[in-house]
Amino acid sequence: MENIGQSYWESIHPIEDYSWGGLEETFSSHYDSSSPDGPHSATVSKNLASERNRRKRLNDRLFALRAVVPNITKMDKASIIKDAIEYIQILHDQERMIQSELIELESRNLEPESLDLCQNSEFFKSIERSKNKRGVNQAFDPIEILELNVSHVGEKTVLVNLKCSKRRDTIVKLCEMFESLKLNIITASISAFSQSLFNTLFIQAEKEEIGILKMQIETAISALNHLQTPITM
Amino acid sequence: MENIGQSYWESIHPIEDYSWGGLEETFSSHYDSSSPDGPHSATVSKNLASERNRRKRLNDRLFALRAVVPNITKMDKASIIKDAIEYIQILHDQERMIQSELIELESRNLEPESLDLCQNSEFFKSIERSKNKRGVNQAFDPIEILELNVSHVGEKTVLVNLKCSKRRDTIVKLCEMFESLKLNIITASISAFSQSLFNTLFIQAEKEEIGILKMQIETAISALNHLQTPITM
DNA sequence: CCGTACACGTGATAC
DNA sequence: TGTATCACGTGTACG
Repeated sequence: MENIGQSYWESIHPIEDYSWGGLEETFSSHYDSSSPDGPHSATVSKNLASERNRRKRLNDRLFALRAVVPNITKMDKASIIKDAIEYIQILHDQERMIQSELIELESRNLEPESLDLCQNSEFFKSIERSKNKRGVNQAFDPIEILELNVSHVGEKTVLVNLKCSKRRDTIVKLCEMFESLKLNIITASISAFSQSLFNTLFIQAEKEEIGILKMQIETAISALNHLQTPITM
Repeated sequence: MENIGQSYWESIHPIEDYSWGGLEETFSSHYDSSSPDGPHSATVSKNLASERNRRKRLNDRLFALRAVVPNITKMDKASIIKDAIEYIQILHDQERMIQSELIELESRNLEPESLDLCQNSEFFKSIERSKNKRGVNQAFDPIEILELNVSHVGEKTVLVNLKCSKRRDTIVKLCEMFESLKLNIITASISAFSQSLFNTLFIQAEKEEIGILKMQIETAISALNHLQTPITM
C-alpha cells in the first residue's frame, strides 16, 4: 500500500493502513447518463487524483504555517490558523512599538540624513498602514519531544540524546531546564538544524540512574510546557 | 438532486463578497428525527452537525487569516496559507532589520543619556520579559568574550564563531541574546567543554552585513553585562 | 471538454 | 461512553 493520504496528523498519530479503494472503483450505477463507464471512469479517476493532491497541498501548507508560527497550543487545523492570526497581530504590535521607539531614538539623534533614511524605508511604510487590535500576548511555545534516548557509554558516564522541535525560545528553555536539573555535565552540545533541535549531553552518573534521568528530563520538559498561559479566545 | 447546503451560517458570515464558489442553497430538512433506527440515526445526525460546524470554523479562521495578511493575490485556501507564511517571514526579516538599525543607532551615540534610552528599548524589554518568567533576579556573572570571529563562507552565508567563558547561566543568556537578535539562523551549535563555551552559527546574510553582525553581537553581550542591576519588572 | 477548487456526508480514529 | 478531528471519495460550479 502506498499510503497516499498520509499526512502529518496521521504521521503523528499513525493509523492502520486500511484499504480505502474498495467499492468506489467499480461503482458506476447512480442514475448516470447514457455514457458507458469508459470515459466517465477516467474522469472520475482524474478528479480523484487531483483532489488528493489538493488535500496534500493544503496540509503541507498548514504544516509549514505551523512551523513558522510559535505559540502553537494545539495541533488542530483551526487552532493552527488561529495561532497564526494571533501571532501576526503580535508581530504588528511589536513592530509598531519598535518603530516608534526607533523614531524616538532618531529624533534625539539630530542627523537628518538617517531620519530620512528611516522614514523612506519600506518597513516604515508598511508600519504606517498596520493597525493594532490587541495587547501583546506573551508568546510561549511548548517543547515537543521528538526523540529522547539515554544510554550508558562508560563506567560512570551517561549519554543523553534529545531531539525536539525548534520553536521560539526553545533553546533558552531547554538550557534553563538542564541547568536547573543540577546534573554533573561533562560536555553539552546543542545543535539547531532546520526546524529541529539536537542535544547531546555527557553526564557523570551511575548506571542505575539512567531511568531516573530520562524521567527527570521528560517531566521537566512537560512541567515547562504546563507553565504556559491559557489563551482563551 | 439533494443539495443539502449549508446556509444558516452563511447568513451569519460577515464577509459577503466572496465565498469560494461553493454551493450554498437553502437548508432542506433532510434527516428525519422520527427514524425507526433511533440511536444510530441520532449519532449520525450529531456527527453531521459537528462536521458542519468544524468546516465552518475552519473557513472562518481562514477568512480571518486572509483579513490580517495584506497582498493576498489569489483567494485559494492554499494560497492564503502560503501568503500568510511568506508574510510572517517578511515580518521576521523586517524585525531583524529594525533591530540592526536600532543597534547601529545605539552605537552611534555613545553618550550616557542614550545608554539609558537603550536600556529602555524593546530589545532589552524582550530580554527582561523572557527572563521574568521565573522571577530570578540574582546577580549573574558577566559574559567574557574570549574570541569572536565573523567570516563570510558563501554567497549569502555568514559564519559566526564565538568563544566565551562558561559560567552560571551563560548558555541561557547567550541563547536569549541570539534569539532576540532575530537573525536568519541556518544552523546553530553550542558546545560546552570544560570552562569554555563554543558557539558556531551559520546565518543567512549579505556580505556587507558582517560588520554590523559582529557589532550586534558584541554590543548585545556587553549590554547584557550592563543590565545586571535592575531586572525587577 | 478539461482542470481546478470547493462543500458535502461518511467512516474511522483518538481522547 | 460520547465527542472531538480527520481523510476520503463524490458531485458540482466556474473558467
